[in-house]
Amino acid sequence: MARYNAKESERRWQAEWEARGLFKTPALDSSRSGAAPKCYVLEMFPYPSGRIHMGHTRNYTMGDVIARFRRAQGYNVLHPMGWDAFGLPAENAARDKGVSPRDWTYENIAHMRGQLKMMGLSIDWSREFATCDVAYYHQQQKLFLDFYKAGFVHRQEADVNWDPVDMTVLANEQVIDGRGWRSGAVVERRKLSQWFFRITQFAEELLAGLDTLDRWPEKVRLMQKNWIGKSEGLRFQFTLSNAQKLDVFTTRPDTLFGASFVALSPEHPLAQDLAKKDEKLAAFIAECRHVGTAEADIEKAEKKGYDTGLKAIHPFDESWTLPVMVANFVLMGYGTGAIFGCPAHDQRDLDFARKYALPVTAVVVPEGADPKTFDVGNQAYTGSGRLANSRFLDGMAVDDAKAEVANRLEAAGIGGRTVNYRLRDWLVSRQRPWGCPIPMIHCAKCGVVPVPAEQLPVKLPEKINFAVKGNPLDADTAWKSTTCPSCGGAATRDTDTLDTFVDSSWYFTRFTAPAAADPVDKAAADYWLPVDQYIGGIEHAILHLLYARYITRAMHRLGMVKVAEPFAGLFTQGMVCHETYKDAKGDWVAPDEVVKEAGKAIRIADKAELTVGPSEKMSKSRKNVIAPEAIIADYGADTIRWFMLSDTPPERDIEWTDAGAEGCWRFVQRVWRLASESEGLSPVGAPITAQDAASLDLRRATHKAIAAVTEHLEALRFNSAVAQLYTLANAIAAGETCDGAVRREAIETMVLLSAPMMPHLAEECWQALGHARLVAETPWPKHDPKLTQSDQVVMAVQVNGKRRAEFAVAKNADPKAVEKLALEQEGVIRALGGKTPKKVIVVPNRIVNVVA
RNA sequence: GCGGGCAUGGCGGAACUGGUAGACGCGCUGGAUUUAGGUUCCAGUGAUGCAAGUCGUGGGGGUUCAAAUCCCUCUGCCCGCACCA
Repeated sequence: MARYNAKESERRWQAEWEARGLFKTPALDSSRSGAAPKCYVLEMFPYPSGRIHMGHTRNYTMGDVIARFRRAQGYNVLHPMGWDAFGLPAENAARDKGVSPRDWTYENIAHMRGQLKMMGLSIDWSREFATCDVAYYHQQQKLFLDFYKAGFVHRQEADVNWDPVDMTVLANEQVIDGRGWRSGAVVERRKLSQWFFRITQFAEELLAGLDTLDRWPEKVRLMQKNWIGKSEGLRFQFTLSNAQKLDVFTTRPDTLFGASFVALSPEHPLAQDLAKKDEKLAAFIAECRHVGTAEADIEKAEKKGYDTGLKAIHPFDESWTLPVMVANFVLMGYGTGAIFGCPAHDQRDLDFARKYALPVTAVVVPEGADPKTFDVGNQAYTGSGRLANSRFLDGMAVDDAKAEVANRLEAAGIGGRTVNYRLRDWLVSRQRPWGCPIPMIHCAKCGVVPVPAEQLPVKLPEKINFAVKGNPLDADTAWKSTTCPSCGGAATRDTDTLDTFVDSSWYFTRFTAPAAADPVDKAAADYWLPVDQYIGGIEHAILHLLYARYITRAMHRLGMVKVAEPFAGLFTQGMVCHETYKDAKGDWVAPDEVVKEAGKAIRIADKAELTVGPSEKMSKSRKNVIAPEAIIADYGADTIRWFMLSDTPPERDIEWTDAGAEGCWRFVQRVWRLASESEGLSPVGAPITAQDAASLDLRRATHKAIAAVTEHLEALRFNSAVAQLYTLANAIAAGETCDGAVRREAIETMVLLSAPMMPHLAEECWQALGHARLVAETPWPKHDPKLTQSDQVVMAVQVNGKRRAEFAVAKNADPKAVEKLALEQEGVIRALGGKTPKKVIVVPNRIVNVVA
């Protein structure tokens, strides 16, 4: 029997699917759409770096399995693909190689599209677009202006995060451990006038919305919740000794009588103001700035302060004053940038107070402790208890004291309850030339004026000159010179482009009508959204997924889309890893230069033995990368797809091994053998009449596989679905002598069930089995409940919790009869050793436990 | 520091709402087939023991007729946030 020729077969079936247009998205008005439920399956679209890697392979295989599975189940499926095509790598390539970023990007897209097509993905390629297509960013500019008109966008001079390597500003979310998310460079602070999306306007909604996302990983919801960082507290005013007012924010108003100082952030306007007349303070502030930006090791940073000499008057006692300090640990970006310090109940305040010898008064003592002797030492007490040393609050519980203080300060007109968020507005200006131009014009007379709709799109220049300092768009005077739409005078374009995360925050909505004349075709968006299953890496838990939720909510508020949440189901897949090799010199060695012999890694070139390191995420720096195209060339796409789904649960990291890949390839051949060596099979559609035990066993295995694989795929347990298919293949091999119609049913079922995972092989087998219609056009099989539940069960018998025997009995047999049978089992009698059972527990159809 | 997760054979992992631990795959051992190897097929594969059996899901304790699963506690690893008042 001939080997299955994956290469030849895969090419042929891909052409056949395309010729028949099988993966075209059903039209909204087609007769199908009325009856069938919709299913929008989406994998995070790739950046066109040039070639696909194993991570893409895993991601797109999972998505394709779901899409094909749902399609077979009769859903209307939308499964599109596009390119997140703006961004810095294109600029770097342009600078290094002298090509245009546009050409570089589109060439990469062409190459990667070819690679993705070789994987046999069931994608509707007619909907493909790249975010750098003028047609796409034109719509994005319209969307930006819609947001501007609605007041969702504002321009503000602010301290911003400046990435000195990428030469652009970054949003807060894009600063990880004080470094740029892409470049890894230590971020500097700069004061610039920039565009912001008012994401904080939606902070509460974005937080509350998390509770509705029941098909999202708990972990991602928690990360977003923490990022939004809601805290409820009180904002109130101190009057200072110079009669100025100072706003502070606290979540612990109950501890107000434990206050021993007031502290300002070094960046607080009052501190800045005071520094003008106080050189020492100015020097202190400069020092704080240094520490903050130079190194991110905040944990080691010592609490430092500077006494301004000002006093703050206690709101409940005019005769009580607190020193006003400038302290390096107070953040300007949170609350009001000023706090009152209560050392006994806040660790930072305590460290600070001990250093500067400020009073420490415990005002909350644990239940049962004596307020006179309770001492916090060097460990701030943050637990619950009763108020003490707090005048009218004494004896109250913490929550009551909080309310009492809030009520009194509100009544006095110097404070109010507020909610604070950690979330900051989203800075979207980028000083980069390869992005979506911000459609705004700056006029000396009229100020900032939006580009009128009829003048859109603001296209990027044909040629971008990288041989300039700073942003090439800013240096391109011809491009940036324009006339003011308002007064007709000379004006300049905004030369910043939008953060590329804006591009990826609404592409899934655009996929529902990629050619629409407006950003959104409401009918299409309302039919297809939300995305039913979104799949991608966990690294986007905050950045992309939070921005996309925000943009969708903003569009929802403007009536552009019905849904508020874009992704009903989210799945975060694990990474693809490989073991690492180092030679005697400590240099990394790539897997294709290595052979494994008797558990040892040997370099092919010089037979040198290598050190085998732990399995780590495939990366160029560790050289432990396996190229998908090499595997596809050797074994075919179905083998690599099967590997990506086998063994390891999809959310965990998977390790690529050659042995595992060979195992997958052997299974491909095995399925082909089982399906193509069809001697003795009944013809297509022959009725099943056999009633012999072996045939019934095989039929049961077949229908159990249908039920199990369906259930596992619904739950995205691809590895378990794979295991079930192995089990079915084993049952088919064991049932070689069974009735021909029964064997046909089993083999055809195996082919249909494996089709979402190995679609080319399935088509080839299906044809060999004598079918004219394609698998891709064949409905998902249904199991016969009569065959998945047998009328006999094997029950185990335990004596004192230890298994001693098992016996077969009719399903749902009378418990009394089961008990009698159980006690008659030889193993049970031996274990009892003549003792009389005290108690017998019968769990129907499962187990009997005899207690002796 | 705070928050979250994980721990099962040589390896990846399975085990529904507590009910026969180790499905399935990889690897390994033995055998058969083949002109040679890969291939294919059969048998075996948690530990220990001749056997009956005993032990066994990171360690310790608990609840229960029954615990990988529930509770307490300790250890180790991974992830997120990190001076957020």
